[in-house]
Amino acid sequence: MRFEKGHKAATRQKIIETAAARFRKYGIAATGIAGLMADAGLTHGGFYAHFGSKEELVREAMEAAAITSRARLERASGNKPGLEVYIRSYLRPAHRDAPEQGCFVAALGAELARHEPETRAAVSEKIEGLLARIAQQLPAEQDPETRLQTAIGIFGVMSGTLQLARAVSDETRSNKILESGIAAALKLAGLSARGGDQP
Amino acid sequence: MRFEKGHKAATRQKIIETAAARFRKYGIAATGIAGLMADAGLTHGGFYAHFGSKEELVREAMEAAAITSRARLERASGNKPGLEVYIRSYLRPAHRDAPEQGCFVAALGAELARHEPETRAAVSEKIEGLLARIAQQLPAEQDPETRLQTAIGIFGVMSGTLQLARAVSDETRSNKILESGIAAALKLAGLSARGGDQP
DNA sequence: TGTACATCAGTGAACGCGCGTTCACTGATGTAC
DNA sequence: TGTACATCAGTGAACGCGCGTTCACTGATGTAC
Repeated sequence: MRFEKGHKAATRQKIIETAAARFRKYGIAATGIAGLMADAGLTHGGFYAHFGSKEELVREAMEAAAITSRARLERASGNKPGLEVYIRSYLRPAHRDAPEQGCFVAALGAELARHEPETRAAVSEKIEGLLARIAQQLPAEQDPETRLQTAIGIFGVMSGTLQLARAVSDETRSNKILESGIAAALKLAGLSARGGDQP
Repeated sequence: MRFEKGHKAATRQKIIETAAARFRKYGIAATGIAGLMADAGLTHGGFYAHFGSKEELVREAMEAAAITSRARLERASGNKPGLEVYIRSYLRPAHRDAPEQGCFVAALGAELARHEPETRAAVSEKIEGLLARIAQQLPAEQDPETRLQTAIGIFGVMSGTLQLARAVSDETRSNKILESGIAAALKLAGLSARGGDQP
Protein backbone atom coordinates (compact mmCIF):
# COMPACT_ATOMS: atom_id res chain seq x y z
CA MET A 1 0.00 0.00 0.00
CA ARG A 2 1.13 3.51 -0.66
CA PHE A 3 -0.04 4.80 2.74
CA GLU A 4 1.36 3.50 5.99
CA LYS A 5 -0.76 1.13 8.05
CA GLY A 6 -3.43 2.93 10.09
CA HIS A 7 -3.37 5.94 7.78
CA LYS A 8 -6.99 5.58 6.71
CA ALA A 9 -8.18 5.16 10.30
CA ALA A 10 -6.25 8.31 11.26
CA THR A 11 -7.83 10.27 8.39
CA ARG A 12 -11.27 9.06 9.43
CA GLN A 13 -10.60 10.23 12.97
CA LYS A 14 -9.42 13.60 11.66
CA ILE A 15 -12.68 14.02 9.70
CA ILE A 16 -14.76 13.07 12.74
CA GLU A 17 -12.97 15.56 14.97
CA THR A 18 -13.16 18.35 12.40
CA ALA A 19 -16.88 17.66 12.00
CA ALA A 20 -17.49 17.55 15.75
CA ALA A 21 -15.98 21.04 16.00
CA ARG A 22 -17.70 22.54 12.93
CA PHE A 23 -21.11 21.10 13.75
CA ARG A 24 -20.96 22.62 17.22
CA LYS A 25 -19.70 25.96 15.93
CA TYR A 26 -21.94 26.48 12.88
CA GLY A 27 -24.72 23.92 13.30
CA ILE A 28 -25.17 20.68 11.37
CA ALA A 29 -27.44 21.99 8.59
CA ALA A 30 -25.08 24.93 7.98
CA THR A 31 -21.98 22.72 7.66
CA GLY A 32 -21.22 21.37 4.17
CA ILE A 33 -19.19 18.28 3.31
CA ALA A 34 -16.83 20.18 1.00
CA GLY A 35 -15.88 22.83 3.57
CA LEU A 36 -15.53 20.21 6.25
CA MET A 37 -13.18 18.07 4.17
CA ALA A 38 -11.14 21.11 3.15
CA ASP A 39 -10.81 21.93 6.86
CA ALA A 40 -9.46 18.44 7.44
CA GLY A 41 -6.93 19.00 4.63
CA LEU A 42 -8.71 16.78 2.09
CA THR A 43 -10.96 17.07 -0.97
CA HIS A 44 -14.65 16.33 -0.74
CA GLY A 45 -14.62 13.30 -3.07
CA GLY A 46 -12.92 11.09 -0.53
CA PHE A 47 -15.65 11.52 2.03
CA TYR A 48 -17.68 8.49 0.96
CA ALA A 49 -14.73 6.16 1.31
CA HIS A 50 -15.05 6.85 5.05
CA PHE A 51 -18.77 7.36 5.69
CA GLY A 52 -21.97 6.18 4.05
CA SER A 53 -23.65 9.56 4.40
CA LYS A 54 -23.48 12.90 6.18
CA GLU A 55 -25.94 11.53 8.73
CA GLU A 56 -23.54 8.71 9.58
CA LEU A 57 -20.83 11.28 10.22
CA VAL A 58 -23.23 13.22 12.45
CA ARG A 59 -23.62 10.15 14.62
CA GLU A 60 -19.88 9.53 14.81
CA ALA A 61 -19.15 13.19 15.50
CA MET A 62 -21.69 13.34 18.32
CA GLU A 63 -20.15 10.25 19.92
CA ALA A 64 -16.73 11.91 19.70
CA ALA A 65 -18.15 15.14 21.17
CA ALA A 66 -19.80 13.20 23.99
CA ILE A 67 -16.40 11.78 24.94
CA THR A 68 -15.19 15.36 25.45
CA SER A 69 -18.16 16.11 27.71
CA ARG A 70 -17.50 12.96 29.67
CA ALA A 71 -13.82 13.81 30.02
CA ARG A 72 -14.72 17.26 31.33
CA LEU A 73 -16.80 15.70 34.09
CA GLU A 74 -14.21 13.03 34.89
CA ARG A 75 -11.42 15.59 35.14
CA ALA A 76 -13.55 17.56 37.57
CA SER A 77 -14.47 14.55 39.71
CA GLY A 78 -10.79 13.93 40.49
CA ASN A 79 -11.14 16.91 42.87
CA LYS A 80 -12.88 16.65 46.22
CA PRO A 81 -15.95 18.85 45.40
CA GLY A 82 -16.11 17.37 41.90
CA LEU A 83 -19.59 18.49 40.97
CA GLU A 84 -18.97 22.11 41.93
CA VAL A 85 -15.78 22.20 39.86
CA TYR A 86 -17.68 20.69 36.92
CA ILE A 87 -20.52 23.21 37.19
CA ARG A 88 -18.16 26.18 37.42
CA SER A 89 -16.05 24.90 34.55
CA TYR A 90 -19.13 24.34 32.38
CA LEU A 91 -20.48 27.83 33.01
CA ARG A 92 -17.20 29.65 32.39
CA PRO A 93 -17.11 32.44 29.78
CA ALA A 94 -14.44 30.37 28.00
CA HIS A 95 -16.95 27.56 27.43
CA ARG A 96 -19.59 30.02 26.24
CA ASP A 97 -17.12 31.51 23.76
CA ALA A 98 -15.82 28.20 22.37
CA PRO A 99 -18.85 26.07 21.46
CA GLU A 100 -16.71 24.16 18.96
CA GLN A 101 -14.85 22.49 21.83
CA GLY A 102 -17.77 22.46 24.24
CA CYS A 103 -20.88 20.59 25.25
CA PHE A 104 -22.73 19.20 22.22
CA VAL A 105 -26.10 19.31 24.00
CA ALA A 106 -25.90 23.08 24.55
CA ALA A 107 -24.56 23.63 21.02
CA LEU A 108 -26.87 21.30 19.09
CA GLY A 109 -29.62 20.03 21.41
CA ALA A 110 -32.56 21.46 19.52
CA GLU A 111 -31.11 20.58 16.12
CA LEU A 112 -30.35 16.97 17.08
CA ALA A 113 -33.96 16.51 18.17
CA ARG A 114 -34.92 16.94 14.49
CA HIS A 115 -32.59 14.25 13.13
CA GLU A 116 -33.25 10.65 12.16
CA PRO A 117 -34.35 8.18 14.85
CA GLU A 118 -31.02 6.34 14.62
CA THR A 119 -29.09 9.53 15.33
CA ARG A 120 -31.46 10.51 18.12
CA ALA A 121 -31.09 7.09 19.72
CA ALA A 122 -27.30 7.39 19.74
CA VAL A 123 -27.52 10.92 21.16
CA SER A 124 -30.08 9.88 23.77
CA GLU A 125 -27.76 7.19 25.01
CA LYS A 126 -24.93 9.69 25.44
CA ILE A 127 -27.18 12.12 27.29
CA GLU A 128 -28.50 9.44 29.61
CA GLY A 129 -24.93 8.35 30.32
CA LEU A 130 -23.92 11.90 31.19
CA LEU A 131 -26.94 12.34 33.48
CA ALA A 132 -26.14 9.06 35.24
CA ARG A 133 -22.55 10.19 35.78
CA ILE A 134 -23.70 13.49 37.27
CA ALA A 135 -26.10 11.57 39.53
CA GLN A 136 -23.12 9.53 40.78
CA GLN A 137 -21.49 12.74 42.00
CA LEU A 138 -24.44 13.51 44.27
CA PRO A 139 -24.54 12.58 47.98
CA ALA A 140 -24.84 8.79 48.30
CA GLU A 141 -27.42 8.91 51.09
CA GLN A 142 -30.18 9.81 48.59
CA ASP A 143 -31.90 7.04 46.66
CA PRO A 144 -30.80 6.60 43.02
CA GLU A 145 -34.14 7.82 41.64
CA THR A 146 -33.92 11.12 43.51
CA ARG A 147 -30.29 11.57 42.53
CA LEU A 148 -31.11 11.07 38.85
CA GLN A 149 -33.97 13.57 39.12
CA THR A 150 -31.64 16.10 40.72
CA ALA A 151 -28.97 15.43 38.10
CA ILE A 152 -31.48 16.16 35.32
CA GLY A 153 -32.33 19.49 36.92
CA ILE A 154 -28.68 20.38 37.37
CA PHE A 155 -27.70 19.53 33.80
CA GLY A 156 -30.85 21.19 32.48
CA VAL A 157 -30.00 24.47 34.16
CA MET A 158 -26.39 24.19 33.02
CA SER A 159 -27.11 23.68 29.32
CA GLY A 160 -30.11 26.03 29.44
CA THR A 161 -28.23 28.95 30.93
CA LEU A 162 -25.18 28.33 28.73
CA GLN A 163 -27.45 28.71 25.71
CA LEU A 164 -29.04 31.84 27.15
CA ALA A 165 -25.59 33.27 27.75
CA ARG A 166 -24.70 32.54 24.11
CA ALA A 167 -27.91 34.07 22.78
CA VAL A 168 -27.66 37.33 24.72
CA SER A 169 -25.34 39.72 22.92
CA ASP A 170 -24.31 42.10 25.72
CA GLU A 171 -21.28 40.59 27.44
CA THR A 172 -21.98 41.95 30.92
CA ARG A 173 -25.51 40.58 30.87
CA SER A 174 -24.26 37.32 29.45
CA ASN A 175 -21.74 36.95 32.28
CA LYS A 176 -24.52 37.61 34.76
CA ILE A 177 -26.51 34.77 33.20
CA LEU A 178 -23.56 32.42 33.66
CA GLU A 179 -23.25 33.46 37.32
CA SER A 180 -26.96 32.92 37.87
CA GLY A 181 -26.69 29.50 36.24
CA ILE A 182 -23.87 28.54 38.60
CA ALA A 183 -25.89 29.71 41.62
CA ALA A 184 -28.96 27.76 40.48
CA ALA A 185 -27.03 24.57 39.69
CA LEU A 186 -25.23 24.68 43.04
CA LYS A 187 -28.51 25.24 44.85
CA LEU A 188 -30.07 22.22 43.14
CA ALA A 189 -26.99 20.16 43.97
CA GLY A 190 -27.31 21.18 47.63
CA LEU A 191 -23.94 22.94 47.48
CA SER A 192 -23.31 26.43 48.82
CA ALA A 193 -24.38 29.01 46.27
CA ARG A 194 -22.97 31.98 48.18
CA GLY A 195 -19.41 30.91 48.95
CA GLY A 196 -19.55 28.90 52.16
CA ASP A 197 -22.80 29.34 54.15
CA GLN A 198 -23.28 25.57 54.04
CA PRO A 199 -20.66 22.95 55.00
CA MET B 1 -56.19 49.04 -5.94
CA ARG B 2 -57.15 45.53 -6.86
CA PHE B 3 -56.77 44.22 -3.29
CA GLU B 4 -58.80 45.49 -0.41
CA LYS B 5 -57.16 47.88 2.02
CA GLY B 6 -55.00 46.11 4.57
CA HIS B 7 -54.57 43.08 2.31
CA LYS B 8 -50.82 43.42 2.00
CA ALA B 9 -50.38 43.87 5.75
CA ALA B 10 -52.47 40.75 6.33
CA THR B 11 -50.34 38.75 3.86
CA ARG B 12 -47.18 39.98 5.56
CA GLN B 13 -48.53 38.83 8.92
CA LYS B 14 -49.45 35.46 7.43
CA ILE B 15 -45.88 35.00 6.18
CA ILE B 16 -44.45 35.98 9.57
CA GLU B 17 -46.65 33.52 11.41
CA THR B 18 -45.96 30.70 8.97
CA ALA B 19 -42.23 31.40 9.33
CA ALA B 20 -42.39 31.54 13.12
CA ALA B 21 -43.92 28.06 13.11
CA ARG B 22 -41.64 26.52 10.48
CA PHE B 23 -38.45 27.97 11.95
CA ARG B 24 -39.31 26.50 15.33
CA LYS B 25 -40.27 23.14 13.87
CA TYR B 26 -37.46 22.57 11.33
CA GLY B 27 -34.83 25.14 12.27
CA ILE B 28 -33.99 28.35 10.43
CA ALA B 29 -31.22 27.03 8.18
CA ALA B 30 -33.41 24.08 7.14
CA THR B 31 -36.37 26.28 6.17
CA GLY B 32 -36.39 27.59 2.58
CA ILE B 33 -38.21 30.66 1.29
CA ALA B 34 -40.07 28.73 -1.43
CA GLY B 35 -41.53 26.11 0.91
CA LEU B 36 -42.40 28.77 3.44
CA MET B 37 -44.28 30.89 0.90
CA ALA B 38 -46.08 27.82 -0.47
CA ASP B 39 -47.15 27.04 3.10
CA ALA B 40 -48.57 30.55 3.36
CA GLY B 41 -50.48 29.98 0.09
CA LEU B 42 -48.22 32.18 -2.06
CA THR B 43 -45.41 31.84 -4.59
CA HIS B 44 -41.83 32.59 -3.62
CA GLY B 45 -41.35 35.58 -5.94
CA GLY B 46 -43.55 37.81 -3.83
CA PHE B 47 -41.39 37.41 -0.77
CA TYR B 48 -39.18 40.42 -1.45
CA ALA B 49 -42.14 42.75 -1.72
CA HIS B 50 -42.59 42.12 2.01
CA PHE B 51 -39.08 41.61 3.40
CA GLY B 52 -35.61 42.77 2.43
CA SER B 53 -34.05 39.39 3.15
CA LYS B 54 -34.58 36.07 4.90
CA GLU B 55 -32.68 37.47 7.87
CA GLU B 56 -35.19 40.31 8.19
CA LEU B 57 -38.00 37.74 8.31
CA VAL B 58 -36.09 35.83 10.99
CA ARG B 59 -36.12 38.94 13.14
CA GLU B 60 -39.83 39.56 12.57
CA ALA B 61 -40.70 35.90 13.17
CA MET B 62 -38.78 35.81 16.44
CA GLU B 63 -40.59 38.90 17.66
CA ALA B 64 -43.90 37.22 16.78
CA ALA B 65 -42.81 34.03 18.55
CA ALA B 66 -41.77 36.02 21.61
CA ILE B 67 -45.28 37.43 21.85
CA THR B 68 -46.56 33.85 22.16
CA SER B 69 -44.10 33.15 24.97
CA ARG B 70 -45.13 36.33 26.73
CA ALA B 71 -48.81 35.46 26.34
CA ARG B 72 -48.19 32.04 27.85
CA LEU B 73 -46.69 33.64 30.95
CA GLU B 74 -49.38 36.31 31.20
CA ARG B 75 -52.17 33.76 30.91
CA ALA B 76 -50.56 31.85 33.77
CA SER B 77 -50.09 34.88 36.01
CA GLY B 78 -53.83 35.48 36.07
CA ASN B 79 -53.96 32.55 38.50
CA LYS B 80 -52.90 32.82 42.11
CA PRO B 81 -49.75 30.62 41.93
CA GLY B 82 -48.92 32.07 38.53
CA LEU B 83 -45.32 30.97 38.30
CA GLU B 84 -46.12 27.38 39.17
CA VAL B 85 -48.84 27.24 36.51
CA TYR B 86 -46.40 28.71 33.99
CA ILE B 87 -43.67 26.20 34.85
CA ARG B 88 -46.05 23.24 34.65
CA SER B 89 -47.54 24.47 31.40
CA TYR B 90 -44.09 25.00 29.87
CA LEU B 91 -42.88 21.51 30.81
CA ARG B 92 -45.98 19.68 29.57
CA PRO B 93 -45.56 16.85 27.03
CA ALA B 94 -47.83 18.90 24.73
CA HIS B 95 -45.24 21.70 24.63
CA ARG B 96 -42.41 19.23 24.03
CA ASP B 97 -44.35 17.71 21.11
CA ALA B 98 -45.35 20.99 19.44
CA PRO B 99 -42.21 23.12 19.12
CA GLU B 100 -43.81 24.99 16.20
CA GLN B 101 -46.19 26.69 18.64
CA GLY B 102 -43.81 26.75 21.58
CA CYS B 103 -40.96 28.65 23.15
CA PHE B 104 -38.54 30.01 20.56
CA VAL B 105 -35.60 29.91 22.97
CA ALA B 106 -35.91 26.16 23.52
CA ALA B 107 -36.53 25.56 19.81
CA LEU B 108 -33.86 27.85 18.35
CA GLY B 109 -31.63 29.15 21.14
CA ALA B 110 -28.36 27.71 19.90
CA GLU B 111 -29.11 28.54 16.26
CA LEU B 112 -30.04 32.16 17.00
CA ALA B 113 -26.72 32.64 18.78
CA ARG B 114 -25.06 32.16 15.36
CA HIS B 115 -27.08 34.83 13.54
CA GLU B 116 -26.22 38.41 12.66
CA PRO B 117 -25.66 40.91 15.49
CA GLU B 118 -28.88 42.76 14.58
CA THR B 119 -30.92 39.57 14.93
CA ARG B 120 -29.16 38.61 18.13
CA ALA B 121 -29.81 42.06 19.60
CA ALA B 122 -33.55 41.76 18.86
CA VAL B 123 -33.63 38.26 20.34
CA SER B 124 -31.63 39.34 23.40
CA GLU B 125 -34.15 42.05 24.11
CA LYS B 126 -37.02 39.55 24.01
CA ILE B 127 -35.17 37.15 26.29
CA GLU B 128 -34.34 39.87 28.80
CA GLY B 129 -37.97 40.96 28.77
CA LEU B 130 -39.14 37.43 29.46
CA LEU B 131 -36.63 37.02 32.31
CA ALA B 132 -37.76 40.32 33.85
CA ARG B 133 -41.39 39.18 33.68
CA ILE B 134 -40.55 35.92 35.42
CA ALA B 135 -38.66 37.88 38.08
CA GLN B 136 -41.83 39.92 38.69
CA GLN B 137 -43.66 36.73 39.61
CA LEU B 138 -41.20 35.99 42.41
CA PRO B 139 -41.84 36.98 46.07
CA ALA B 140 -41.60 40.75 46.38
CA GLU B 141 -39.62 40.67 49.65
CA GLN B 142 -36.43 39.74 47.75
CA ASP B 143 -34.35 42.49 46.15
CA PRO B 144 -34.72 42.89 42.36
CA GLU B 145 -31.18 41.67 41.69
CA THR B 146 -31.76 38.39 43.52
CA ARG B 147 -35.12 37.93 41.85
CA LEU B 148 -33.60 38.36 38.40
CA GLN B 149 -30.85 35.89 39.25
CA THR B 150 -33.45 33.38 40.41
CA ALA B 151 -35.56 34.01 37.30
CA ILE B 152 -32.56 33.23 35.09
CA GLY B 153 -32.03 29.93 36.89
CA ILE B 154 -35.71 29.05 36.59
CA PHE B 155 -35.96 29.84 32.90
CA GLY B 156 -32.61 28.16 32.25
CA VAL B 157 -33.78 24.91 33.78
CA MET B 158 -37.11 25.17 31.94
CA SER B 159 -35.67 25.63 28.45
CA GLY B 160 -32.75 23.30 29.18
CA THR B 161 -34.90 20.38 30.33
CA LEU B 162 -37.45 20.96 27.55
CA GLN B 163 -34.62 20.54 25.06
CA LEU B 164 -33.35 17.44 26.83
CA ALA B 165 -36.86 16.02 26.75
CA ARG B 166 -37.02 16.69 22.99
CA ALA B 167 -33.60 15.15 22.34
CA VAL B 168 -34.22 11.91 24.25
CA SER B 169 -36.15 9.48 22.06
CA ASP B 170 -37.72 7.16 24.64
CA GLU B 171 -41.03 8.69 25.72
CA THR B 172 -41.03 7.37 29.28
CA ARG B 173 -37.56 8.75 29.90
CA SER B 174 -38.49 11.99 28.21
CA ASN B 175 -41.54 12.40 30.49
CA LYS B 176 -39.29 11.79 33.47
CA ILE B 177 -37.03 14.59 32.30
CA LEU B 178 -40.01 16.95 32.13
CA GLU B 179 -41.04 15.96 35.67
CA SER B 180 -37.51 16.51 36.92
CA GLY B 181 -37.45 19.90 35.23
CA ILE B 182 -40.67 20.90 36.98
CA ALA B 183 -39.28 19.79 40.33
CA ALA B 184 -36.05 21.71 39.81
CA ALA B 185 -37.79 24.89 38.61
CA LEU B 186 -40.21 24.83 41.53
CA LYS B 187 -37.35 24.29 43.96
CA LEU B 188 -35.48 27.29 42.56
CA ALA B 189 -38.66 29.37 42.75
CA GLY B 190 -39.07 28.42 46.40
CA LEU B 191 -42.33 26.63 45.61
CA SER B 192 -43.21 23.18 46.87
CA ALA B 193 -41.60 20.57 44.64
CA ARG B 194 -43.25 17.59 46.27
CA GLY B 195 -46.93 18.55 46.36
CA GLY B 196 -47.40 20.63 49.49
CA ASP B 197 -44.58 20.24 52.02
CA GLN B 198 -44.08 24.02 51.98
CA PRO B 199 -46.87 26.60 52.47
C1' DT C 1 -73.28 54.95 -16.87
C1' DG C 2 -69.32 53.50 -19.85
C1' DT C 3 -64.61 53.36 -21.38
C1' DA C 4 -59.30 54.12 -20.70
C1' DC C 5 -55.81 54.13 -17.82
C1' DA C 6 -52.95 53.72 -13.42
C1' DT C 7 -52.02 50.95 -9.57
C1' DC C 8 -49.52 47.24 -7.33
C1' DA C 9 -49.83 42.45 -4.81
C1' DG C 10 -48.69 38.48 -6.51
C1' DT C 11 -46.59 35.24 -10.37
C1' DG C 12 -43.09 32.34 -12.26
C1' DA C 13 -38.87 31.99 -15.04
C1' DA C 14 -34.22 32.77 -14.37
C1' DC C 15 -29.57 34.11 -11.92
C1' DG C 16 -25.34 32.04 -9.69
C1' DC C 17 -24.21 29.19 -6.04
C1' DG C 18 -23.40 25.42 -2.82
C1' DC C 19 -25.48 21.29 -1.38
C1' DG C 20 -24.97 15.77 -0.85
C1' DT C 21 -23.50 12.22 -3.61
C1' DT C 22 -21.17 9.42 -7.52
C1' DC C 23 -17.44 7.86 -10.16
C1' DA C 24 -13.49 7.35 -13.40
C1' DC C 25 -9.08 8.36 -12.47
C1' DT C 26 -4.20 9.18 -10.17
C1' DG C 27 -0.01 7.94 -8.25
C1' DA C 28 2.89 6.37 -4.37
C1' DT C 29 3.97 2.32 -2.31
C1' DG C 30 4.15 -2.96 -1.20
C1' DT C 31 4.56 -7.42 -3.22
C1' DA C 32 5.86 -10.95 -6.79
C1' DC C 33 9.13 -12.65 -9.71
C1' DT D 1 18.95 -5.99 -6.69
C1' DG D 2 15.68 -4.63 -10.47
C1' DT D 3 11.43 -4.55 -12.99
C1' DA D 4 6.11 -5.32 -13.46
C1' DC D 5 2.06 -5.31 -11.41
C1' DA D 6 -1.66 -4.82 -7.74
C1' DT D 7 -3.37 -2.04 -4.24
C1' DC D 8 -6.32 1.65 -2.60
C1' DA D 9 -6.57 6.49 -0.15
C1' DG D 10 -7.36 10.44 -2.08
C1' DT D 11 -8.62 13.63 -6.35
C1' DG D 12 -11.64 16.49 -8.95
C1' DA D 13 -15.23 16.79 -12.53
C1' DA D 14 -19.92 16.02 -12.79
C1' DC D 15 -24.94 14.67 -11.33
C1' DG D 16 -29.57 16.77 -10.04
C1' DC D 17 -31.41 19.67 -6.73
C1' DG D 18 -32.85 23.47 -3.78
C1' DC D 19 -31.12 27.62 -2.00
C1' DG D 20 -31.72 33.14 -1.65
C1' DT D 21 -32.57 36.66 -4.69
C1' DT D 22 -34.03 39.42 -9.01
C1' DC D 23 -37.14 40.95 -12.37
C1' DA D 24 -40.36 41.43 -16.35
C1' DC D 25 -44.84 40.44 -16.35
C1' DT D 26 -50.11 39.66 -15.07
C1' DG D 27 -54.59 40.95 -14.10
C1' DA D 28 -58.20 42.59 -10.92
C1' DT D 29 -59.64 46.68 -9.18
C1' DG D 30 -59.98 51.97 -8.25
C1' DT D 31 -59.95 56.38 -10.41
C1' DA D 32 -60.47 59.87 -14.24
C1' DC D 33 -63.03 61.52 -17.80
